[in-house]
Amino acid sequence: MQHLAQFIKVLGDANRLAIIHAIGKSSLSVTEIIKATTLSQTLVSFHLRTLRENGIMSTKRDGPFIYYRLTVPELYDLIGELSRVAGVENAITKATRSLEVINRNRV
Amino acid sequence: MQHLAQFIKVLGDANRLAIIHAIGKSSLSVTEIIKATTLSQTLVSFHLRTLRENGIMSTKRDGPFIYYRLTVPELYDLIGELSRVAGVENAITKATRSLEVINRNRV
DNA sequence: CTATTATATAAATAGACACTCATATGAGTA
DNA sequence: TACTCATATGAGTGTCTATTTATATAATAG
Repeated sequence: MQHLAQFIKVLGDANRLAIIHAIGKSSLSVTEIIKATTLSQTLVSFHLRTLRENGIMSTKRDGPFIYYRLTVPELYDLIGELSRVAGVENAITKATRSLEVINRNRV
Repeated sequence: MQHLAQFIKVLGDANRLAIIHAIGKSSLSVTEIIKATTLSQTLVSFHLRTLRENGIMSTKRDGPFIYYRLTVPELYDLIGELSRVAGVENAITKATRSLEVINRNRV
């Protein structure tokens, strides 16, 4: 459980998700990632390390460039599905909150 | 992206995963969750609030008991798939580390 | 060998988060 | 109403994590 939690925790960061989204199922060099995300070089490098050390991303050097890609590309689809679920749950949450307000006012 | 990150972040905690795992696709009262996870009442309640407020869990009161369930039960399967991917990536990570050690020793 | 481009790392800091302890609320029952 | 069981909340604390600034390493071109 601990390992899965750690794995998911790494995915649960907006900037790391942005990086993953930029790369998709293909691969990008660090410079390309920086451009695509408009994050600072240091910050991108920092997050890439986290992704790498947790096995989420793999690297391949080509001359001066280092290309990053998802170790398991299907993870990209999984995140898409999570996004769907998150959207649904969000909608439900909001609707529920509205209902609670209504019920509260009902007294 | 921010919302998705928040949603995933909530999932990325060992105790919350334990709670989700205990409940599965059905539903449990808080007391049952406490027994199943062996976590303290306060801690379970604390995490349930987080899960609830992020729309991951929904509740239904039945007399003195409050039953918790996944708002979108398929999320349980998604976590299972994440677990699979995490396992694969972990295996690859370990293998890669071994290779790095070998290469380092090669000098 | 030097300069330049590409990428990584270290240290410092601020904010977030998990956890515990104490207490409160809510439902049912005698 | 008083009591008990079920669940939630608030405050305090220590730990983790994201971010920035400064600097280092690696590869290539000239």
